[in-house]
Amino acid sequence: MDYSFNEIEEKWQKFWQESKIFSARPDLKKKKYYLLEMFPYPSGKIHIGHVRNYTIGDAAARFKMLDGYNVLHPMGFDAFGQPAENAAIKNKTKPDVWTSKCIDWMKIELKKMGFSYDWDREVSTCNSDYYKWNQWIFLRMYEKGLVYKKASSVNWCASCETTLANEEVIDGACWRCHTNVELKDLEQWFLKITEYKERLLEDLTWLKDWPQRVLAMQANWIGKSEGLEIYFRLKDSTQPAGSGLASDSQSHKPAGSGLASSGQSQKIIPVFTTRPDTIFGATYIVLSPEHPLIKEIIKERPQEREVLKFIEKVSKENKIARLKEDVKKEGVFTGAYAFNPVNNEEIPIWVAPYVLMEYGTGAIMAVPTHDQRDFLFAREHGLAMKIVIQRTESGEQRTEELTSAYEGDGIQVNSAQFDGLPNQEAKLKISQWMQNSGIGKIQTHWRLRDWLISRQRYWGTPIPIIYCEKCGIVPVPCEDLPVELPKEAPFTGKGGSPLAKVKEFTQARCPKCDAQSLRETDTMATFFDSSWYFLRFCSPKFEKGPFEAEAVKYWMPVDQYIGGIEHAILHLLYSRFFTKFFKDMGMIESNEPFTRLLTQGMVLKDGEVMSKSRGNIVDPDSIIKKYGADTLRLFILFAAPPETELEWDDRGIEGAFKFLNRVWRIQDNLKEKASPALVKILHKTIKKVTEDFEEFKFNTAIASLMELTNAIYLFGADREVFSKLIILISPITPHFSEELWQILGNKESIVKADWPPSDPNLLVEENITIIIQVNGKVRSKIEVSADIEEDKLKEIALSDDKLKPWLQNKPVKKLILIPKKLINIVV
RNA sequence: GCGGAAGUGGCGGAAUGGCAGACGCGCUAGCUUCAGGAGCUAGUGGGGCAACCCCUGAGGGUUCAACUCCCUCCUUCCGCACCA
Repeated sequence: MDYSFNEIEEKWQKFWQESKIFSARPDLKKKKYYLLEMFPYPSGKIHIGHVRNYTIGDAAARFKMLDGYNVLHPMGFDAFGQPAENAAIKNKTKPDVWTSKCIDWMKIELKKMGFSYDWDREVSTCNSDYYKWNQWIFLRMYEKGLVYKKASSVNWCASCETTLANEEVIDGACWRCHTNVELKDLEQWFLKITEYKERLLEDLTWLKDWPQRVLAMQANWIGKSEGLEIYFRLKDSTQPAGSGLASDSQSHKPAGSGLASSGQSQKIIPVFTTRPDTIFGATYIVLSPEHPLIKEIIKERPQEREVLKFIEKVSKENKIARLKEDVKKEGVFTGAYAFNPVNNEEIPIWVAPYVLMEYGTGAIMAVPTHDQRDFLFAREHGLAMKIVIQRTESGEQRTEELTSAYEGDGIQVNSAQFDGLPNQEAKLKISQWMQNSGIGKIQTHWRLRDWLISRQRYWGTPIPIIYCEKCGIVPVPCEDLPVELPKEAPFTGKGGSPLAKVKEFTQARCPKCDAQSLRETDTMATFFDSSWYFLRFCSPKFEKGPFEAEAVKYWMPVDQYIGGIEHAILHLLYSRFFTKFFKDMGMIESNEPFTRLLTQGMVLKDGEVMSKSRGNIVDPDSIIKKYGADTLRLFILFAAPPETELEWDDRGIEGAFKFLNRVWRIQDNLKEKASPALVKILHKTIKKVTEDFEEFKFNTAIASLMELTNAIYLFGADREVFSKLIILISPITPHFSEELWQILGNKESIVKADWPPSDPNLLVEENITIIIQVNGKVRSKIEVSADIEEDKLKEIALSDDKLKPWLQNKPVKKLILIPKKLINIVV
């Protein structure tokens, strides 16, 4: 008979809920442990990915509880967002009704898994007692100058009819619907995340317990590159230089350059480089086709028409086409020349799409000998090359012999007074020298852009701003919060600001002058909501602010955060930004929100990601029905380590179920007293399982629990041994363990049990097996007492009969003895 | 191209310098059962009758000893990307 998981699971779920056993309270006498799993979007059904994420978290949380920690393990719902609007239209209901229904279903499913959440702390971001604080935070940021509105070219998804943050554009397409993103000029709200770029980058080194790849992805995204902006003077064109520096665009004006007053040709082309050490090898300049100076420098030149045609052609190509290999070498000569500021050589100016307007200054100095892209371009168009860095290991090279650019380190040559210096040193010296001479400026470029947060959607937090004809942009005073989202709006699933069509919403009085005014009708990106929910969990019902200082002081930072790798950039970067902002406001002490991060791997079926279109979805609910939640939990933790991908296997589930039944049946055959051999195995298992749990190695912890079970079948367990096994497995299979715990006569929940310590005396072996190798190959094993003397052991080993064929007539050259492990005889 | 992770039986995986393949799935045999897609026990990397030999993506190195450390290369997955 299989154990009756249905009955048992329901019984204990009810008990946990009614006893509020997982309610967390600050307690200064205990060590706190804040364990958090990324909260879900309430789609209505939990999928296998949720199950894996939350099972890993739950096993860890329950282990920490037993191990004596005061554990905070909350759950909530990231409830705003576009799918609710689409679903509401499809099902002819309202987003709030649909969302709360989904939350209800989802909670039922989460409870069926037996997760140890403190449900009293549940938050949903779509409730006004939550999003009120979104608005409050927005206003605080506004006061600090971290929120601004700007007309700019923004990413626009025509299908969703809304704007997107840079982080939401994946391969030039909308992250949600994969429609190609277009650029649109709009007035939008931005958060100045760039204000924090240095700290967001530097503090990554502080996050020692984050996966390397997440740190790398964040660093990559912030994209710091240090270098030099160099000013190239344009050679006088045939026409009189009518336009001076004043006509140049603001951003390209060389700040502090003494050249502006020199009276000759004033036109300056700034370029950005990370390799100032190669400046003497710059043999041409390339402008991006979008560069604003092009039209001026080609005016009335023979090349004018050709260049314009080229630009026209390039502008029609999309970004992806521009990256194609054969397009890479395309380019056209402008007819104009500039002077290399370090040696006054005349170098030609080209236009090519391999230079991007978005990065640096939109112009580069090309050094074909030391940059592979420049090399390919120069070879294609027959442009000059000049070696300025000599490889140290090989002799002198000639430019004609080059088959590729040399991008490594070496010694400066053809570089005037810098000849003979190692290039890394020259890099610094040249930068300094050029900066002092006013022909360069040491600069740092960043990839990170400010965060666009306006969305033209209904189901989100209204941005708390009022537009008054007289006073302009006026923030809503805090006492007027929340700006409630109206219950109804004519949303279509498309954008076009549904709120703009709700008169009762748009009409407002100016807080300053009381004049009839209009409300902002954009809502906030939902990533705003999830950037601080971990703080709200510390005091979810606090009414005087987004969170209570004392509660946050006790619980923060999150000791262990668990979630999917897909949030490696967006959510984690934004949360780090918010945390730093709150710290600067003096509201919290932590500088970083998440001390440890675990990114769990995906669940695959037949080697592929589960998806509706592939039709390979495993529905957690049907597994629970067939085997129970404990079996599902056990399988998911056993099948693979948490960080790696997990291959779903129906037979594996069966195996997990079989194991639980095997443990269940132990109760029928308990002995009066277990053998010392079994007790020893138990204590070894305790040690191993404890260590494994601490490192989230659940798969090997389970393996050693299976070994213990196998040993029990061999030797027969007593109540003591069986009880300990039940506690050890309880973080993984909580219902099952509660039931057996009760059957064993315990009155209190197993949640309140103590994690068993392993007795060091029982871990000591009296007899140990020593491996004997000859020339590194295992030839024999001997069993000896653990405290045997080394000489005696050597003697026994050398006289071992099994070794005779290997030792015959050969002198022993060397003998390696590793205490308690092995002997290696070298002959 | 840059950055990150990985490559071990038929499969999921274990071992972080010291017995390669723990544990499980699958498979094989036996026992048990009226019967079983249940349970129990044993076996199960490859070659060889055997003694033995071979085996952790490939090749080299360090070491008494290498899945593990170092070098070169290959492959796969993920992120970024003509980022100057």
